[in-house]
Amino acid sequence: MGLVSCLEAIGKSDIPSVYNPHKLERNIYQFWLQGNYFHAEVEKDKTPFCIVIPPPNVTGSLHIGHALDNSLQDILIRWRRMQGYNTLWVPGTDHAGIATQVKVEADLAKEGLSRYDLGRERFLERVWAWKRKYGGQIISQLQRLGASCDWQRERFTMDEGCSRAVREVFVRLYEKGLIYQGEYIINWCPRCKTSLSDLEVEHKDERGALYYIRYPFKDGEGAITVATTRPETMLGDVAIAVNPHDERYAGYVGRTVILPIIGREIPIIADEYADPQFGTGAVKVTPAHDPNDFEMGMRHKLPSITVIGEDGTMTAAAQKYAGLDRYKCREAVVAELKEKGLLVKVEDHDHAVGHCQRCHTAVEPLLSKQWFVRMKPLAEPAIRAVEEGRIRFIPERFTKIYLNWMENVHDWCISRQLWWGHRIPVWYCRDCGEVIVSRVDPESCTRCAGSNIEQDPDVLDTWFSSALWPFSTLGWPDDTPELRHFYPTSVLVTAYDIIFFWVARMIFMGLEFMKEVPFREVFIHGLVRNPEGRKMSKSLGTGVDPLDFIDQYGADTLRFTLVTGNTPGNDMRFRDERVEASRNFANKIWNASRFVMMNLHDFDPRDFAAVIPGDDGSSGNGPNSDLQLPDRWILSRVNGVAREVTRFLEKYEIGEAARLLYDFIWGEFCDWYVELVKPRLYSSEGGEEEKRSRRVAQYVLWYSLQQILKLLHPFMPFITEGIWQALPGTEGSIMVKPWPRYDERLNDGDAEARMGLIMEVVRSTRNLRAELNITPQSKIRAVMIAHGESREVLEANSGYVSHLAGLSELVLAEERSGHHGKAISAIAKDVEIFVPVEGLIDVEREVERLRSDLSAAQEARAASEMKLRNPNFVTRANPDVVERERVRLAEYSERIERLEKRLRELS
RNA sequence: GGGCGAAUAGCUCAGCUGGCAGAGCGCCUGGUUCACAUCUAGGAGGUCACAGGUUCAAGUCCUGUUUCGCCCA
Repeated sequence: MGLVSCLEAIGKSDIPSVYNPHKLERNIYQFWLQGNYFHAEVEKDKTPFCIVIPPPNVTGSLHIGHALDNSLQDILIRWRRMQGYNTLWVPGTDHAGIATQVKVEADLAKEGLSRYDLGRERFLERVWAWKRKYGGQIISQLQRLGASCDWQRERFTMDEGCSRAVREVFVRLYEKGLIYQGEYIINWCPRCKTSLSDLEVEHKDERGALYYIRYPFKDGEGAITVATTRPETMLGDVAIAVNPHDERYAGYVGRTVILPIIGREIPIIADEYADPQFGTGAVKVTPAHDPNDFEMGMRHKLPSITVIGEDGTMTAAAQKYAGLDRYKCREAVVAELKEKGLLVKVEDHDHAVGHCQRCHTAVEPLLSKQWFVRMKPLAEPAIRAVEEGRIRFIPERFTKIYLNWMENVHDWCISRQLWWGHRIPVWYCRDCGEVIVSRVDPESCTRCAGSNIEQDPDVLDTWFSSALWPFSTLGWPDDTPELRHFYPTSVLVTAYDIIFFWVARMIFMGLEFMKEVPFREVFIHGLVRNPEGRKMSKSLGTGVDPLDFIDQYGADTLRFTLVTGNTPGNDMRFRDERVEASRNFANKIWNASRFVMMNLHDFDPRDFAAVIPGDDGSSGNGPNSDLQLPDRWILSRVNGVAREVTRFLEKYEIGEAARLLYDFIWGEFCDWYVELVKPRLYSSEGGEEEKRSRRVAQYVLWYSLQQILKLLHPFMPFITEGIWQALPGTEGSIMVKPWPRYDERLNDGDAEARMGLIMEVVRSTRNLRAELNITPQSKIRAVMIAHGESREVLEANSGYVSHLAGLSELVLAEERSGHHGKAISAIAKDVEIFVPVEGLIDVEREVERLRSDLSAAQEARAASEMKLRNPNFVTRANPDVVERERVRLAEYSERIERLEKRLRELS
């Protein structure tokens, strides 16, 4: 009812002339929901087309980048649905472990509370409340955008099904030896108090210093000098390393030095890792606080001494500096060394410092016991799948980026010391020390049967569950009909910034657990930036809520803006002017449709079964004789555009498809066809022939608009549905109507060529009018010299030419009659156009204009001649190209001839 | 250190497998009587970053250089 009442005004003359999306969009979305158009059941006999949404984080509401991502997905989904695929778009959200926890903690901090004040249970209640709020907000944002997701299949990474999948995967990988627990150097965020994976660390170059420190030998005189960027870690040094090939230190290896401040005796070792070019060539070794040092420690069986704790302050092992903040400690250590004369020098030095992706605190490499995924065995099939083309990246260049990462991947640290997330399914027996890894929560120890067991307090990396998304959302680990039918999904649409985090991990998890790729294609888009080119981000205050734009301009406008002028994989800047351009386009369609409907009140499409070739299953051998040139032309063009738009969509050239529709609808359908058809529509008088012409015009207008609406629907779903509903003779929703297909019978090159001539003649005549400052209202007389086919075309369509060029009289002549001294002229193709002028023309100005035309034509002819004189061109170039060049040369020559003749007349 | 992307009209950007340089906005000139002033008819504006090369032909392919941005180490 709501939709009908909203639409009933359309089709009457009192439709507002400005498109107002708000009145329609909400009702139309309800109409779609009520019709259950988004829902997909498994239809085994149909080809599936499936996309799983990149689940937005429940950290907050969506920004404009999500709007782009989801617009692209919706375009593909709506297009394929119209093409008749069994189309499923699975929606959902991601719990986003650390990101959400950081958000909620910040929220708590406003009340002066920390998560520890609440305790684990109450804190989690609070996060769930947050999730409900923002999860709901996200869904409603997607709906406002027009996303045609199957909401009955909405999922959440921490819902029951996904959680079961997570446990199943963890247990299976553990049993296979691909998940292990171990003590290694990991990235530690002292603020979040959790480990991070390598990917969650952002490296930024920082201005720092290189400190040269003397370590005195134990026996005898002298010292060895090492260079370090982190002097505070020296408290945990266990050795000095030099390169075995470094002759400067040949005799030093094996000697012992005294670690300053601490007084520990440590050896000098030889290791390839020591770079003779860096600093003094000798480096301190701190296995507990540097991944490379850790490796060296393993090689040389050195102990590890942790001097920085999980909160970023010094441990007891730092002796008198225990409890001091790591940076304060650095100052103190440097001061003490200086005082003792052990600080040789300090140099400026830029170095990369890792920061927590979520809270931007400087990350601390720390020795810690964590859970890891063994990557080598998983990466190998994931590399092959892409190398063998079973997964294709669009654009192609991302293939290399993916492969490069996958080939050098390290084991994945998956345990997090957070509260929000999937609890690690591991229990420890306090009595016998057994480690129990289980799909279901155990009651007692599997070894000693004691009940004194405790679950691992940590949770899993949020991307662990995201990695399972393509199959967990379809029902895995159960063997569901959905999983069998829709997996592998068709395409994944996402931005390039999560290729490693997410795309890569889905690939190896999919291959491991489904024995099949999770998707066949990965369509990568860029990031949306603000007008200054900065990444949009809520924390920087540069984020834009898509709802602001939807409220102001409508969802169609926002969608169209986001996908036009955007090329796959490239970033785009989002500017208001572009939104206005799209808004104007929506308004243009609105008004063109309004015009069509205003002229269809006495029209019944059922009267016209066989007007259009191939339409309604009729035989349609060649163009119907009732069709006039403009009809044949627009039908041919709509047909060609349908083919091109489809081609662009198949190649994921979404922006090009949108641009083509924009140009065609505005520049051809509105600017030319609608104008051409007006005289036929307005002539209520007249005989049978006129009446018939009018009805044919109505039919072609009606048919063309329908095709246009269908082609545009994936891009601008709301306005096209709104108009579709109001258009007579349509039924059901446009979103399930068949996608326009190219039909050879509608292709009419002859009509396109003829219309091309007419359009050029009209343009040239308009130019002459502009030259003479003739107002659009005043009709003028024109004489046109034309021969052969051009003459035929003009003769048969003189009414159209007169109408479009504003002529009171169009005289067609074979030869110039000689008295054109009182006219100005122009040339369009092989037609010479004269517009007589009251009184005398400004001969000087006219001659100047013609001369500049002439020299342009001469230049073009010269270039053309040069090409054709070149034997290599004639023999080697494509024959089509050569032929085109010959035609061009002939046209230039004729043009020059006419211009010269005209100039002679004037002189 | 390695890799990737960008460089085209005043601005923001398209330009697919080489074949007459495009759009939107902005600017200039004219126009409100009936689809649309969120409009319409015209106009000006480009050494396609630079240097080589391949080719009959290069914005497009190859090599190198410069500037900016990003990713990885």
